[in-house]
Amino acid sequence: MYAYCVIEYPIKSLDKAFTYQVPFNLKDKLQVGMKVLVPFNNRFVYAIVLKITNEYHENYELKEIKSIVDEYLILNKELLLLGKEMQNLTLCTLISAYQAMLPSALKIKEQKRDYKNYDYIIVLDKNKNEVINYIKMHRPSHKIELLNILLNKGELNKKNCNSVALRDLKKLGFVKEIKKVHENKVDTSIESKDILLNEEQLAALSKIYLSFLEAKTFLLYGVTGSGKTNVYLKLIQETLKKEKQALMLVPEISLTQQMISIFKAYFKKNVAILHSGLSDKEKYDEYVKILKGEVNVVIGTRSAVFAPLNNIGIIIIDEEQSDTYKQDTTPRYHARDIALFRSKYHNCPLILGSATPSLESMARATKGVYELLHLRKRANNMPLPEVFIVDMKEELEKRNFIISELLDEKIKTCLKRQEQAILLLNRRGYSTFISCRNCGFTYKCPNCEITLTYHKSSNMLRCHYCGYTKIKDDLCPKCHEKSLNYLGLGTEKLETIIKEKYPNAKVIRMDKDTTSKKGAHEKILTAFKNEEYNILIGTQMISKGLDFPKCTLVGVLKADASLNIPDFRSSERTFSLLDQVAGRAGRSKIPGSVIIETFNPDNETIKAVKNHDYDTFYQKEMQIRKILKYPPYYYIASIKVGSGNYKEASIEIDNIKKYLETKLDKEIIILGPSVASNFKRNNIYRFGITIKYKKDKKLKEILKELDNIYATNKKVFLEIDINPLYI
DNA sequence: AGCACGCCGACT
DNA sequence: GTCGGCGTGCTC
Repeated sequence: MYAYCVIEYPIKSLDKAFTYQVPFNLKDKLQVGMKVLVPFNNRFVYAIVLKITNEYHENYELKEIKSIVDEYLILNKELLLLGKEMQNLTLCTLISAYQAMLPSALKIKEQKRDYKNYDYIIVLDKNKNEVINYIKMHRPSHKIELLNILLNKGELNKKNCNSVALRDLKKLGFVKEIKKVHENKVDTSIESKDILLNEEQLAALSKIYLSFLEAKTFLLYGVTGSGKTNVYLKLIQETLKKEKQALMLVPEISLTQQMISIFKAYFKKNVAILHSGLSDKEKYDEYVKILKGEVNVVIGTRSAVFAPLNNIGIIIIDEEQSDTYKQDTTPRYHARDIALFRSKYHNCPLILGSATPSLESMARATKGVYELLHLRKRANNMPLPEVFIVDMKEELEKRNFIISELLDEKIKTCLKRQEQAILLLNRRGYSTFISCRNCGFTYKCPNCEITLTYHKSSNMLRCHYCGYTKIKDDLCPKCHEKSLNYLGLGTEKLETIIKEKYPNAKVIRMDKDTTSKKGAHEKILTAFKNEEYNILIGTQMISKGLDFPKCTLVGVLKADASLNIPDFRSSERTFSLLDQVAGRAGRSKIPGSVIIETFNPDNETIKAVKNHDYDTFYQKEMQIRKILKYPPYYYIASIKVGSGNYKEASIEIDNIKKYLETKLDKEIIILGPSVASNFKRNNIYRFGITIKYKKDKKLKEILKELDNIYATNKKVFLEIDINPLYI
């Protein structure tokens, strides 16, 4: 008996099956998809069994599999097959595809079992009188404080203890540590009421029901607030009734907390949540629950698309246009493609939900590849908020640089009426760059060559790419004059300005800097929802799926910022962002308004947002894509060459261009080479070539060959991205 | 990837 | 003499 295996190293040259002899004692146990330990070039490595067979004809001597690592972990047939699909789709190694499917505690390489799932609870280990005596006899200190808390509360989480005091008290025998399994809190505040659907929602449902046992893709296109969540709930309920399982993807768990709570309330212990915020042990536990078939509903972010469910009845991708569904490191897969594969495998419908579908999906729906389901009305029949466009060129003449007259007025009424406002500024930090008035010096990141952003709270300059940090100087480091000037507006500065301008308002800020700690997202959002604050300032992370009934005003500052990014999708992203954030206003009884401040009031994208007119935006943008030969009319692939050595990289990209020109058909368009958008990042220089094509018959093969040629090159490395989201 | 093997230079 | 630099080749 022989086993074909792929070993743990995700290296092109090792991306093939190695054959091993199955030892006698493993003959009955070994299964395809298992993780095993095998001898490989004088050492032992982990591997996944691809195939077990009795035939083998090569003439060299085989080594034996040493052991099965985890009898529990078995990649099933579907996932094994899916790995091969990913290998073809994204040109990754087979093993890295399998790696991507597993939670880190089960990763093929290096299985570190992180049992962080335990909370360490501190309790008293002496009787109360002794403790009280001790407290009386000693002066106040951390130790005494800790004992006092324990007397009152009985226990305390280790995290919240002063470590020195704790160590001393343990030595003195006053306290002891208890390991306690960390419990996942279940939000019981939400009741699972019967879901009432309106006509539109019912119509959409019945269309899906007609194809409940077919691998059909639906595009559920519903305006913000049209109640897509309720449709999902109902669909999942129906799926469960048919004794099948449901898989639902959301863009980011931390931003969809509200939605998750609802699903937890409805499906209780039948649901597993998978996302990056969990500890390794938590992920492992959720994964095992799914594997054992203990849950029938899985909700999670991108990688949850690999959940080892074996009887899927429906797959839902919420906010399908979200960029988070595409992984930007190898394997560069798109969850939508994986979902499509699984939908076909399980013969079940795939639902893509969005208020602003990606052009690719809408184009497919228009062509009839997907079935379009349109929800036109908000579920509670509230009108969409009115959108006002403010021309900032005119405002500048009135010396209003940041807050326009109209926005100011609206904020004031909003505050007066005790309602809430959201201000979106898609740039974090205090000022986006610092420049010297005297000599023109600006701070640049030594690793990435982009301007550093100033963060006032820490008086630091930071690179938003690589995280490089530097203390700001008092004098210009170049000309030594005291003339450093703060330019550009970031959320941190906006917060200060708003606080000064509206001293009575309670302002909270949410961006990458204020949400770095675990659970910080939730904290900010709940506080805002509970009306502890009047104004929420934030970057794009405040735009998604949140529901604040009291929010009646949304202000967008510097709406052009994202339009000016040199990427063919920047209009699409801007529309999606603005339309979504606009949808935060006036979701319940009070009608809302949206103010968009821009220097380009005539821009088509901005105008489309004003009218909540996705359809017109779609038509116009499609024309542009057609003329410029971009998706969805053409597919694109990007090839990047990276190296620590500028020259090597630039030479090789030219070679690649020549290679492609000789190999590829004439109809295929090769753009570049050009410096990549992340030209210098962490001291790596990158050049790129973009390929536009309609059919990919030979292309993948040629790219594979190219990849193999460079597999052994140690000076430069290649990054090939099929259907990249950014070019 | 990671290890053995191999072929040259400068050190206890 | 030998220790160690890293170029090359191979891994069932």
